[in-house]
Amino acid sequence: MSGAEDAELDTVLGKAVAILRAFGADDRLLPLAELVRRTGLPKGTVHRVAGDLVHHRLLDKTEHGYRLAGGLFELGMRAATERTLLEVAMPFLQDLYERTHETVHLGLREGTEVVYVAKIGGHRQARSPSRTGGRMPMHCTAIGKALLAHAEPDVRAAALSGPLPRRTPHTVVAPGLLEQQLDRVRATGLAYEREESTVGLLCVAAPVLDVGTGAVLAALSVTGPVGRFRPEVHENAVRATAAAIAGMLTRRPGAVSAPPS
Amino acid sequence: MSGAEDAELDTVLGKAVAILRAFGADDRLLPLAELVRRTGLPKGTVHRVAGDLVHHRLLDKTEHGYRLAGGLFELGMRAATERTLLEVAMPFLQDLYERTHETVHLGLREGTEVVYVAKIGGHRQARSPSRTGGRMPMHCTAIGKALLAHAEPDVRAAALSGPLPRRTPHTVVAPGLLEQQLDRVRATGLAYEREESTVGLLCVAAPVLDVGTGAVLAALSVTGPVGRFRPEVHENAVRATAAAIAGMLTRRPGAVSAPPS
DNA sequence: CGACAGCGTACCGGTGAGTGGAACGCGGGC
DNA sequence: GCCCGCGTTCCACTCACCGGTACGCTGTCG
Repeated sequence: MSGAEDAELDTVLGKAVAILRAFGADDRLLPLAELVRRTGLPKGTVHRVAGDLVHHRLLDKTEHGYRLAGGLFELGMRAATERTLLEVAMPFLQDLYERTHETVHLGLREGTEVVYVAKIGGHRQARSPSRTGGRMPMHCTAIGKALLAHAEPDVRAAALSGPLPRRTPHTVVAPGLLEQQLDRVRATGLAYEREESTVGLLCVAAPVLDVGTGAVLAALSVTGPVGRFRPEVHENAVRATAAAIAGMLTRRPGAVSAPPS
Repeated sequence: MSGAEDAELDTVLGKAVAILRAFGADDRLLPLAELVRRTGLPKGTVHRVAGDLVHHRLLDKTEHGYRLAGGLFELGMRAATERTLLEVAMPFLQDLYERTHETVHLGLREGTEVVYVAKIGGHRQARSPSRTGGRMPMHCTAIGKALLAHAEPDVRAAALSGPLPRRTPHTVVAPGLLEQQLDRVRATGLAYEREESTVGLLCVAAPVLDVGTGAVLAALSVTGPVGRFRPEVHENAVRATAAAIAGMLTRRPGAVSAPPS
């Protein structure tokens, strides 16, 4: 949106990726003209490349426009890190959900943001903006803080030095204050969010740390609405789940984090 | 694997897709040489294209080879049909799992196979070969039969006329017999699998039918091991869950099926 | 220890795949 | 009936892509 948007458009691959990435998290169907607008590519080019993408089952063409196709879903589910994490963690997240009956998240760091790998919730789940495969800033989410607190120093520095957009009146936008919170996270093994990303939502999160090296692999959280939801109640459950997943992960080969971007 | 494998390799995009698709469901890390072998592309070319893919965050490069990157996961989770289905169905699948504590699947038809969109299971889940984002033949799975029974005639004909590989001694490989089973599926609203894809596994499935048109949108199943698991016990739960999801889907715009391939 | 085989990387001149401007037909809205 | 925006098609230019060749490295044989 606001950042540097310029995936090289002078190569076929760049154009193809640009078209695929033109789909935002909430877009289902985009007409050709909209793709032209978003990518800045000439109409003829978009038409041709999109056609090729349809051919390769990465896009579907409908009467009213294009949409991301099932082939992408299949490929995406093969992504190494995410898949391993999902397969290992799911049963534990499942247990956690069953015990709490509140929305459960699993996320990892990608560049300077959180990417959610799983979201488990029931019918009455709190109105949260997160989606599986979606992104959120780190400074205003419990999972983000858990990841950030245990991230390598350069990553933490990079994230703290960037802008910390205010998403609600409660968002912590002062780097110093945030750093204090991160200290507490390291000390207690738990991170909190109190209406910092979305008004009306509370979260507790715990990091999943590599048993050997202590590096953060991921983080998970329980989320609920202000009012009935008391984060403190779930502290132990969250911590235990994270520990259990960490234990399982060490018994598997490679689940790593990403380059600093 | 065995089928026609020749995504056009005379275009950059084709090569890129070929490289991405070279990753099988069980591959984490593939060295350059292996990609060369699987794609049949010249070494220099694979090196270059893979490099570009890394640049676009569709591949990660590690010391020991390439692997599918997080960017793909993010894109995949935006795929329209799958995402809608997931978001709508998840809470219901959740309930179903909680009631049964057996492995729950949600799948849809893609071409002439089943693609699993969700798989929910606990620690003691039956050793099933299915994976989220993975494929299975339709003739030997409960979900597949549920989808096939309600598929459009041409699709059904295409699937039945193709080879019906025998996966276990119990696999139904006679088109006539299979067709009889499909009749029963339509009559009862339930499909069964009894060790037809994997020895030791039983399944009940129900189709999710569009309330208006009656078209199949997806199907879901409960799976368990021979012995303790009695599929009949879950008939009502499975049917009710499918109906509930169907009801929810009609209150949303577009969740459709795919072209016949 | 030298020879060798397999791998990843780097280079570079030729060429055809890809390019995108221009033009067309269609619908539907003022 | 006019116009605007959309999707589609066409085609001659050209530059991005190609892939053969060559290099350096790391094992592992004989």
